[in-house]
Amino acid sequence: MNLYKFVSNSLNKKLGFVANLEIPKNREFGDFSTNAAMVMAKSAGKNPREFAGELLPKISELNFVSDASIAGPGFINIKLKNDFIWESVNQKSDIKNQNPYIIDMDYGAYNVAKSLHIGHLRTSIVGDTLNRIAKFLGHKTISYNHIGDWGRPMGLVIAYIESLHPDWPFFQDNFDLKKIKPEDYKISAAELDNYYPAASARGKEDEDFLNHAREITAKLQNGHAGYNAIYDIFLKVSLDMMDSIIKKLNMMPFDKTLGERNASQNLANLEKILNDKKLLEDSEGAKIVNIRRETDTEPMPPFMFYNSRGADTYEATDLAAILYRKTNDNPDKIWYLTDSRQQLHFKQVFRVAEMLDLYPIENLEHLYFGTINGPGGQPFKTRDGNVAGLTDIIEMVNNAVRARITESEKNLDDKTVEAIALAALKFNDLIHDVKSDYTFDPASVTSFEGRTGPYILYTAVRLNSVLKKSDTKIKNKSMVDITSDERNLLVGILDFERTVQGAFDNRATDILANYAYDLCQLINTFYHNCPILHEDVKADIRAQRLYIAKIAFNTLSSVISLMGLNIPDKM
RNA sequence: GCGCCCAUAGCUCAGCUGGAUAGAGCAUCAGAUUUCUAAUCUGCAGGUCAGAGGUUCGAAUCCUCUUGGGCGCACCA
Repeated sequence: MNLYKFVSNSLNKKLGFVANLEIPKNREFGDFSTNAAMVMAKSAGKNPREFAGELLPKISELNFVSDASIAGPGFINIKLKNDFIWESVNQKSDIKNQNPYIIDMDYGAYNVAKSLHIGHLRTSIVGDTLNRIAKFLGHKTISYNHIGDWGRPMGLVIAYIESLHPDWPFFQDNFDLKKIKPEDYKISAAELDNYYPAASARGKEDEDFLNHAREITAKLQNGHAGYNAIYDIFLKVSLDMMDSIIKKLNMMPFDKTLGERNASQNLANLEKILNDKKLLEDSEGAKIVNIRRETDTEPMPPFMFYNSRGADTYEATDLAAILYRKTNDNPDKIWYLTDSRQQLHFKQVFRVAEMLDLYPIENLEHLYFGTINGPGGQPFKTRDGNVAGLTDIIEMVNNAVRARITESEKNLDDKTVEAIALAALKFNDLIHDVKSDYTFDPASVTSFEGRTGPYILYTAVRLNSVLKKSDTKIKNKSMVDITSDERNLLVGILDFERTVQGAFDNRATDILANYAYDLCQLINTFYHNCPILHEDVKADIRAQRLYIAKIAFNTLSSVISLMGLNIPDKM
């Protein structure tokens, strides 16, 4: 059950007004506290401590309160009965939302023909965890990998392939898809990986090449058979690479992988809607929507639908995607996870979506996050100076885990190594405030001590090991005698549902990750101070502790699973 | 120029309800294993919450200004 919610509701009902309920930072003050007396003293014309004295008897009457007292300037501290805590642990969950939302979640946004780099880490990991949290609370989510698959990079890559294989049929005037076997023209993932950087570099120094790429982009978008055929070949290679990363990161598969290419099919339709509403204007050869408002104090450039060369824009395809989602999913909300540099872009798109009565702006949320920097404060780079690739980073952490295992003379299989490494990588991302930039420090990500993913997994593994060794059937018996370590752990467990709800409400995975760490600290203290299977532990105490260990493990497992991690058998 | 974000311990970060003595981890130092996994636990030390003013019974948190940093401001996605 959600202990906070229960206590808060009971307290409000008893007092007849909504009292602010807090969990004191210093736990010696009690399980909960309220500053209601201080908040209300002024309007009541009373001294806070005196007013608190009037509220105190009512609070003490609540049947789950063992002690309530006035402290400091007028806080009322509340301590719960041990029996109540013990029984609460068995109360059924009320976490499923009775009025669930349909939420379209747009994260990932991988690019065709460009390998994933560190910039894709947050959108993937945070997006996946928010998706899991939303589902856990009973909401219906539809995840979209809105892939970058239709712009100039495609033209550049095709132009580059043409320069390598000018004799391939895709580039001949008489190209006929029926006369070739696409499987004869192989492009490996490793080759494709090099094409875009090479093409991009060449485009910068070779104007003719760039113009040719632009021409190819336009022709590709207009249905040129040869370009579309070669595109389909490397699109497949790219989609396979994306799938492999999604599996490596233990993400849920995307419900839909539809990008700009798909959205662009809606553009003619969208253009008609914009024209019907008389929103589209010509400006310097481009077609735009003026979204500026009188009240704007910030720069608000127009929303560009077609650029002056007639090409589809980023804004146009994102707006078309909203139309697509409205038509196909009719979600209550659409969430976008991208980095903070795209705030203005989404503000523009959302304004036009509102002008078209697709969605009010409050139902379109841009959950932006900061950039990941290297230890120098600069964007994180590999040794060769390139933006670090995601596979390289995963490999780096894998190697560090292997080194650690060798050092401690353990023997763990590859699957376990990968699970531990993934925990290190993902937990490090989840625990940072989503909106802030953060420093990706390889030394600390691969240290595995303290507040890290491996610590979380280790706690679960060790606890589970005790549960597995126990040959008695674990049941909830009556409470015998409870130590403060056991009590603290139970109270921590009872904060789980509030935490998940809070993480959802704030769209903040760090709330969940910090809870995971706090819970593990409580578990480890309990584990250390409260022996379970030792011979000198009395049977009834053992039964009680086994039960606590079991529900602690269950709760921790839920948290670990929400973070998209797996618990190894041993480590 | 206009706008958004940020500044907390040596380092990396919490403090997302304005509350009580500002908390963790790492690093340093001192301890704990005949004991269910030491990737653990316990303890010491470490602070002008960038600076100044204001609101409040109470400010790291809200407001104003200053300083320093990051990012964005139509044809790249």
